[in-house]
Amino acid sequence: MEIEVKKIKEKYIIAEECPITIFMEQIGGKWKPVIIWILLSNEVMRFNELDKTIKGISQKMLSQQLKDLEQLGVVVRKSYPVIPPKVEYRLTEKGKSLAPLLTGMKTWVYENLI
Amino acid sequence: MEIEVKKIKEKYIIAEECPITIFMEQIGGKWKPVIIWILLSNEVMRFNELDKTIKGISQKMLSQQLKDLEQLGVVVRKSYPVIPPKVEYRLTEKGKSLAPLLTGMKTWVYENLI
DNA sequence: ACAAGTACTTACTAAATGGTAAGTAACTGA
DNA sequence: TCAGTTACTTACCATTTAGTAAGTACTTGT
Repeated sequence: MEIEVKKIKEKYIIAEECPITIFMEQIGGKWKPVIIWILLSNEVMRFNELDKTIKGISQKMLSQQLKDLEQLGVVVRKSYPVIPPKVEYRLTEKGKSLAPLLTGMKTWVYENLI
Repeated sequence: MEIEVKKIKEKYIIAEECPITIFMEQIGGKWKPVIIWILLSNEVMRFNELDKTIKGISQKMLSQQLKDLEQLGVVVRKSYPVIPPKVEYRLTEKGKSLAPLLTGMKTWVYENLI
């Protein structure tokens, strides 16, 4: 990833430094916001529950996105050494702090698109 | 686009009806939020100004995204019949109403990622 | 006559993203 | 013995998204 020179006089915005771009890179995309949205209304959820709740997501995508969110510090994963496996997911404080943003999106959609 | 059956008891969320998904489909992606973000701080901008301001975007992407945003009712385009061409872009009220969301994203990034 | 300027479009290519289906591990209950 | 359960991973393929480069239109200034 190349770092580019900032040219303030010409009002250049360096994509890598633009907070909106960073936000979108981290929690944008097709599935991450939905996963967070669901975990906001369900304190704890198991893998299969998330899978069933989020219509259309595949197991591959779900585990990949959960891994990303865990790394980001938005979600915590707790696995129990039992058979069959049991793994719980919940939001961290960082994750919960996204609530106003997501409800803001919902409100905006209801007021402007539907 | 197929419409799926809603299963409330099983807590299914139909992606097409999830407001967060709708939001992301409409104003998510790599460029749209940045374009809006810049138009929030610059009332009126010409095509070339946007192109120079948003580092890394190509003219193709810029005109495509502006077209999408115009269709969405977030941006208005005003073109003057002069040569060389002059076209101005600005946010509509709908577009301006995204301000709190975008500043929220910025704040979240500063507080949680940087 | 010709380059410059502006706001694009087109054609082609590359990369990122997402989907499908199958496989895996280990134990339980029938 | 054998299907069922859960939380995944892997391999492969399709689709979407984005990037590059060139072209276009029309007029002004040199």
